[in-house]
Amino acid sequence: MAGKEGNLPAAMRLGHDHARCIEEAMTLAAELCARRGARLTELRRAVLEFVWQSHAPLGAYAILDMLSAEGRKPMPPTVYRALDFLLQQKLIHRIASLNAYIGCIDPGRPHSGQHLICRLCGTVAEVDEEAISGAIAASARDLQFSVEHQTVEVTGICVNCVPD
Amino acid sequence: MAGKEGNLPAAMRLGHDHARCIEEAMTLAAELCARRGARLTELRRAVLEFVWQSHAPLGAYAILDMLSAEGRKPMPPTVYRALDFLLQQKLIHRIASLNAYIGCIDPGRPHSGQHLICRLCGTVAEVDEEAISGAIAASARDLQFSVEHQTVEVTGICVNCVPD
DNA sequence: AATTAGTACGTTATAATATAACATAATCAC
DNA sequence: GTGATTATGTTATATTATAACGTACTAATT
Ligand SMILES: [Zn+2]
Ligand SMILES: [Zn+2]
Ligand SMILES: [Zn+2]
Ligand SMILES: [Zn+2]
Repeated sequence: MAGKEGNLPAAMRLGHDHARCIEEAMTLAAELCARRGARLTELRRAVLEFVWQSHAPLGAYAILDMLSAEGRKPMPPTVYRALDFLLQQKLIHRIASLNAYIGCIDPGRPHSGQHLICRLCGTVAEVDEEAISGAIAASARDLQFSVEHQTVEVTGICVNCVPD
Repeated sequence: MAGKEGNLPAAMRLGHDHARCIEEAMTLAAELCARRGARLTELRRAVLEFVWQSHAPLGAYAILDMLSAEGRKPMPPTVYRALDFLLQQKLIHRIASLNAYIGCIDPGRPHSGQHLICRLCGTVAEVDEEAISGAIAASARDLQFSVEHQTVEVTGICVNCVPD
């Protein structure tokens, strides 16, 4: 039978090849922006790459500090504008309960993802469960509520942070 | 057949008796706190009543202004402490995507509610759909993720704000 | 009633997150 | 190349939230 990491999202597989996560995300971002005629400038690229440095979401001011350490000395609006661009292109998601930003695992396909947030290690895994988004859509339909956006943030302890 | 307001939550029924919403919420809060040995002080009572003034969530600084207009001149920590108490007692919920606070419609019963947020009128309706919370719980179980809290915030247009 | 422990509130200062407004520079369309 | 558009730089400020410490109130104990 499969081990406990069998079907987990990459974010929750400890030994996964994260360099590949980053590379794939950056390549896909470039492709999508090119296809859409959106300009993935050097600054925006750098911000996206910082966001992808780990599977824990990054705050705007943490990004600011990382850019500063790189030699650029941007001010907050610069960072927030880059984040706004990446949000519009759906290359990142904002985690409202953390005021922080994380890379989208499937920016090429429209989806309403759900985020599982580990309170201990900070890892956030994005999943896209039709059962969840469908249940929300059905409930909204009952109430004649026209849905524009679903935010689902689940806080708890991930498999790597609980005793077996 | 029932009208469009047939089974809607109170928040979305335009003509509902909101004075009764407030009264019931305050009465229940007093009962619950008494039962729990928690002190619903005059300040906490006032904050809870302000939060219940409408079905649109209220920011901490709006509450601060309302308390100021009443003659008290509290500073931010005072308001945040009252909000923390009300959150601990589960008399209110925090709406993360709005940085604002709203009364819980069923504080006596443990639940993980979902919030429908109308982008136009600001109304927030709390529902508790087992289909949603169950789908989230099931998905988390698959990932061996131990859930502590679910945040579900659905943004869109409520029935009173869409053309028929 | 005085003592004491615990809780709630007051007060000052500051942290953390985010945006408004306007100037300059880079890029694109023609 | 010229002008329009888009992106970034820059200054200032708004908004949300908390740290730290002091005082006052409450409740139980003697
Ligand atoms: Zn990875
Ligand atoms: Zn996504
Ligand atoms: Zn009401
Ligand atoms: Zn509730």
